[in-house]
Amino acid sequence: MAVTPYSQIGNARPLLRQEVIERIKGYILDNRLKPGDPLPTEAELCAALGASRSSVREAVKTLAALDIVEVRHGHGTYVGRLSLSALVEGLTFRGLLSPEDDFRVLSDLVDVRELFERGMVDRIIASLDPARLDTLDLVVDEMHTRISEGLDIVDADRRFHALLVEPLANELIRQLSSACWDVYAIVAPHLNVITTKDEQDTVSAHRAMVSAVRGGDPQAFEDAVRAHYAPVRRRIAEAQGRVHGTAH
Amino acid sequence: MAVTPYSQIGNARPLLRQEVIERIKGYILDNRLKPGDPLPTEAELCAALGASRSSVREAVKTLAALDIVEVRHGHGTYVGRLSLSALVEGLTFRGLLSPEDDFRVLSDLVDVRELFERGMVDRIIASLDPARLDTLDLVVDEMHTRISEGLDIVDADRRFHALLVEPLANELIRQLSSACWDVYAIVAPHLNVITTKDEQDTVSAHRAMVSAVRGGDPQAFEDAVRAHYAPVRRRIAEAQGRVHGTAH
DNA sequence: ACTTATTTGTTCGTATGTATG
DNA sequence: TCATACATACGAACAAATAAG
Repeated sequence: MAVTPYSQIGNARPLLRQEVIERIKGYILDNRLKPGDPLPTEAELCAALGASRSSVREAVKTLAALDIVEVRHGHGTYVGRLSLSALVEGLTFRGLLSPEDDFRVLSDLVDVRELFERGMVDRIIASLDPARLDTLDLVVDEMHTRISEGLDIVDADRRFHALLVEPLANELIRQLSSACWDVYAIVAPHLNVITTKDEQDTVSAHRAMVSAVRGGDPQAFEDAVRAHYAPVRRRIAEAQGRVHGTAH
Repeated sequence: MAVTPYSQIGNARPLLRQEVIERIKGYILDNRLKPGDPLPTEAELCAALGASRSSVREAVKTLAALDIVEVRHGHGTYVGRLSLSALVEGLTFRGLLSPEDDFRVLSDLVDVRELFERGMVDRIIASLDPARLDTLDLVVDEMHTRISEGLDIVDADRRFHALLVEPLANELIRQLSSACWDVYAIVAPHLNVITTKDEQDTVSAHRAMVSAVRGGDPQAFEDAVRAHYAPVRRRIAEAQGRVHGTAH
């Protein structure tokens, strides 16, 4: 009796799959691999870890969901980009599910986006060189042109804010800010939040932000940021009002 | 010829597993399920989605990594808590791997934590009622007591900052702040960053923050927050210096 | 264009561990 | 103790994508 259940693996066996996950992570850490570096094939991992292909595959799928690992069909498995894609997926799903009030999630996202820009005023002003400021001007000009042509400015808007936090030398803030943008762009349309209105106001607000940075005026920048996000919040409130007005 | 490859599934076939993932998410959304609600068993999902057990299991593992789904061995599959656990796992791994300078990740985390508190000054002051302020005092007293007993204040410190952002009515900021704390607490010790030093200064800074909120003084609060995080950054710099000093 | 080899994707059957009653 | 329902794990076989000859 006391038949050893599965295979090797010492004594503690709190889910073989979890064990495999940890050992793959350990492999990457021990060998100091970088994103894009190749990992052993499934067959090699099975042999090395003494686990079946199913267990290895399930472990790899978990790591792929976290972007710690990236799998290419018919090609191989590689170290992932370590992006925040999992955060985007998770928050997006939360926004689409939203148990009670569907709009809390959206305004939370806007809070964070505004916070990153308002809270980093000093560093933004200090780090934005003339070349970047000129690029920001070009993006705002592009917005103006597109509006007069009846086109949307979603992409330009996105690039503007990315350029703003990019020179902060804080990768985490850059990616979190970008993630909030992604989630908002996916969730808002599903909740019928108009994202293409008051666009002239949006352009003006952007111009005010650039000129505040040029003038090195933190207070003016903060005011411009607030002025930029105020209409966004109003649109969320309007969509919320429509829902409460029409449906129960 | 033109043999239909797998089974049902119409024309586009971008990985059956991905299809299963989307349909499970759709099932949760369509039925407006809440965290904790039971999902169909693996066998039922196989039948309903026309996929094998392996495909369903791999899809479920991906969703479990995002906390969209939660699996209990021998019990069943349920809707997950939609927490930011994936963010914590991903950032922690990034911090442990850190290709170039290992300490950038830590200072990025501190930036975000400070940002949340500094940037929300007005709302923190507006939302902290007397009862919560008293609780904050108690936590600071606990820190003081523990230090004189030679104990660490990690847990109390964590609770203090959680209490600070809790009444903000912004679930996202609350969870992001908490996630940054989690990641820092895991990664810092691995990089030999001392987390238990200057503890008297830390207590003083906390007391200053509470009293600034009590006095309704935004500027004093901001100053206190900066004073609180300055020594944290210094410890990171010291650890970095030790590495550059001893090893190459 | 056609093979061949490698690697991941998918399926199925079987057996085991876990929780509930 | 037993039975049931469920997730976990294994292994072999075949399908599909990719790269190289």
